[in-house]
Amino acid sequence: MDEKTAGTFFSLFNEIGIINQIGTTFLEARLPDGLIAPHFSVLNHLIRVQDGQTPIRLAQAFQVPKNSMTHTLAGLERRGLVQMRPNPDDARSKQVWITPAGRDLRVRTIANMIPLFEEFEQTIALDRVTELLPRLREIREFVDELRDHRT
Amino acid sequence: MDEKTAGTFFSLFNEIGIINQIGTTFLEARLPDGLIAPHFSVLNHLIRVQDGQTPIRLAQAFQVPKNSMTHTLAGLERRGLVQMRPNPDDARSKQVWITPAGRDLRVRTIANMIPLFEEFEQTIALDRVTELLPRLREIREFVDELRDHRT
DNA sequence: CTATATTAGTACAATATCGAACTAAAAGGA
DNA sequence: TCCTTTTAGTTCGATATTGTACTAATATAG
Repeated sequence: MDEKTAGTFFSLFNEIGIINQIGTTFLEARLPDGLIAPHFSVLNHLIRVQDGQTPIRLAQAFQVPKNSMTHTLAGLERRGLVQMRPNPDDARSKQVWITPAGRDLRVRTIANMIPLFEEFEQTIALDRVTELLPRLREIREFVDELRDHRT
Repeated sequence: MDEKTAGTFFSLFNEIGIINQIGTTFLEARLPDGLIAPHFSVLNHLIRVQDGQTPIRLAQAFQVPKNSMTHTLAGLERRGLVQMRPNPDDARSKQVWITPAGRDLRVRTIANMIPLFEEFEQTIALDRVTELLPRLREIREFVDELRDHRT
């Protein structure tokens, strides 16, 4: 592989890294004190996908080590945004349920993001984002799978 | 703005977040012990753009707080990968120069990434990445600018 | 010129991240 | 069944990240 091709891949990850960095900052500026992006992401995932999931499944979904997820969930539980229950099917395991306060916080945070997205939409047409998404999803699915064999 | 549109923007940042997470893991698996992605990113930036830059410029380039950059640079300097010199134009300031060891580490890390990129290229054609890049760059430039006024 | 404001960088403290080692439960093999 | 291996989750320690507050130097206003 030539240097230019390798450079293209590096650029890809570089652009993604910076967008991620800034997006995270925007989100965290709209979250209550002490809550950070991973907290919100978990709440959002519990609504979008399904709550009652095990911590290990959440860790896999976000591709973080399981002890990092333990920590994030502890923060959410301490604030009453999720409830941890024993998993009736497996005594080693737990289930994570979102609470009404958790749902409420998610809704309010999304509402807080809307003005930003509207500004966004004025410059980057929604169409372009819609087009971009399947491409990104393809890459995400690929690296996701790649990760399972090689790291 | 309707809920679906907001969901599209969330999906965008969500996909980007996961790709970033996995990409970082891949990179860090190929870095020597104790070095992490930000260390490599700085070395790479010093070559790609220009070395002799001030820490504050690097912090702006990566959109991280300046004290985070201080910490990253301290790690690089401790390992002899960069050299910090006083800035002759401004006594408050410094310049960051990459050392031969730093250059060497960067080259070796890129070489270590190549097999992964080759695997990548077999599934996601290079063309698609090349097409994707300007779109991402556009978004990056926009959020970058947005960040300067509103946060 | 002097006083004030801004800027570059660091120090400190709080929290986050994550590898490694551990416990307890479940799964699998003989 | 009994023993071994795997799995879910936590604990611990090391390092990373970042907000706040600081120092020193530079820029700016009057």
